[in-house]
Amino acid sequence: MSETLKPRTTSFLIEDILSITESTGFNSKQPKTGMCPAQWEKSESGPEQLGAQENEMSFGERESCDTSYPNTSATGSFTTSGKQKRSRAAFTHLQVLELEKKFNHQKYLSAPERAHLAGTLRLTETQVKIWFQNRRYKTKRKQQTNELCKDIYKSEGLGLENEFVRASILATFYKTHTYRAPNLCDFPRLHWTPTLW
DNA sequence: TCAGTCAAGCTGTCGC
DNA sequence: GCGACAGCTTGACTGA
Repeated sequence: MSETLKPRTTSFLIEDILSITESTGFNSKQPKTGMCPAQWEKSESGPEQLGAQENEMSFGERESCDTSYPNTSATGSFTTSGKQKRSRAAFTHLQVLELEKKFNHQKYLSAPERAHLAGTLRLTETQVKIWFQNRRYKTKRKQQTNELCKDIYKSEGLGLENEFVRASILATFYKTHTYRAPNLCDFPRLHWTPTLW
């Protein structure tokens, strides 16, 4: 694919780092799904030491403590209607960290690279592919949110605070985020009242 | 209980 | 036709 993402600004890089810490749970108090307590304890010392820790922890050790390592199979239980329940694999912190590292380095993977990464992380190639797809979409959505919110700031700066301008920007925003509005907390000056929505 | 997160599902498009 | 992609959407899961 020839698509290139927009140049990354400093703030965007910082945001990326923040989002990495968010998604990997390093800034949170609780271990996220898929990470066993032993792994969480080991990772608490920080992301920079995680690589070494991963090496220290054998796969056997990991598998024995990590109940979702990884929960790759689509075999789930059945609902009362006889329909198979969709299962959602929860990747481990280490898996996510490695995926994030790779993603920060390159947004697209070739087939051999994907296969290698999948093998390393004990995921299927499809899982790696889907993870990268979702990650790109997430990045793009975040970028769109930032740009639209900047537009609102700009309109305020130019004294264009009339309701019509705000409404049209928000209408665009609403169109691109019909079902959810991520990262709005990044813009505390905006009043996301129900009327705006 | 409810809102947020995220892996996976679905659909349409594109290049080969 | 096939595989990979974008752009959503769904549904399982979680924390507040």
